Amino acid sequence: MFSKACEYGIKAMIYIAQKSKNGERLSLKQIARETNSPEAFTAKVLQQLSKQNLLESLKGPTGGFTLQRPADQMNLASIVSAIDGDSIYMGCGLGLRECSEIKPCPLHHKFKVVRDELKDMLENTSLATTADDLDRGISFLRI
Amino acid sequence: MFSKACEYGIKAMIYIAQKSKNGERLSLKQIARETNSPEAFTAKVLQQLSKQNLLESLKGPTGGFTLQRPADQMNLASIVSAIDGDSIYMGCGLGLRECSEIKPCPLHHKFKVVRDELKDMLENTSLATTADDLDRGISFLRI
DNA sequence: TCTATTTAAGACAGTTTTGTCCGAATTATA
DNA sequence: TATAATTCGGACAAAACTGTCTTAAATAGA
Repeated sequence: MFSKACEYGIKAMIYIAQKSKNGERLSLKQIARETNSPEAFTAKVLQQLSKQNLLESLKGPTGGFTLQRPADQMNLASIVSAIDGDSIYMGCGLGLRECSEIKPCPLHHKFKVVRDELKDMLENTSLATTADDLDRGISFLRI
Repeated sequence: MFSKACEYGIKAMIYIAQKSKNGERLSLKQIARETNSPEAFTAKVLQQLSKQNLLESLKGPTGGFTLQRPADQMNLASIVSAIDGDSIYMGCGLGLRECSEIKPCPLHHKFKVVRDELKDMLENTSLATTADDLDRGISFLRI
């Protein structure tokens, strides 16, 4: 469904949202360790998220990453589209270039329903709620 | 969402369902051409579908492929799982190995809703209905 | 100013996916 | 039986994705 890069990115953002509620900076090392993600590869993903203005980064000692906006104003959809693009929201299920409402592929209408529900889910899930679930111990990032 | 192999496989199966209503055999060449898919790669996919008993193949002149069961008894889900496996139905959205109902990742419950809807859609869409839509000119395989 | 710590950037390597090619096996037909 | 058409199987190649390494740049603190 999502690329590995996207999985690491989502996990990192959720972790940062949980641990940096007051804007503290978290280091790559800590983020990668606590989300069970490969450090060097995660670094690339975090760079990407910084360039897309989802994260703010600072070099040097006490440097690290923090969310660029409050967690309740960031949703999962913006992370996914920053890393995987929006083909998951827009693309044809059969990979047809010109599939559309008026000239649909055989899956189009039924596929659109599922895709829209995925989109809604990602748009309506904020980092604040996922952080809250982690705090309450009803969900887990490292299993 | 689906791999390229799976996209080609679905398109091929839908095309065969439409064109081989009485068990006629269709050649790889024709299938690949009419679904806009690379011929050699599609050949691999059709081999896979034949081994999984979704297609019946015959070599030689007048040889080709035909559905192994009537189109109204074949759904999209069986094609997807034959090619991409069922990680799309079962796997964790964040790639966590041990994500489960009792120890869920932060996306688990919401993700499951979407995934189940996708599964239902694929299970309840038969090749007969897709072929019918093509016949009626309300959907298209080559765009 | 010097040092240690951290992210940034680019090159590189490994793996998987996608795609091609060719010879072998099978089969209908002349 | 010979030929042509077709799928099968394996090897191979190209591209995309995943992952690592190394050096540079920035920054806090001694």
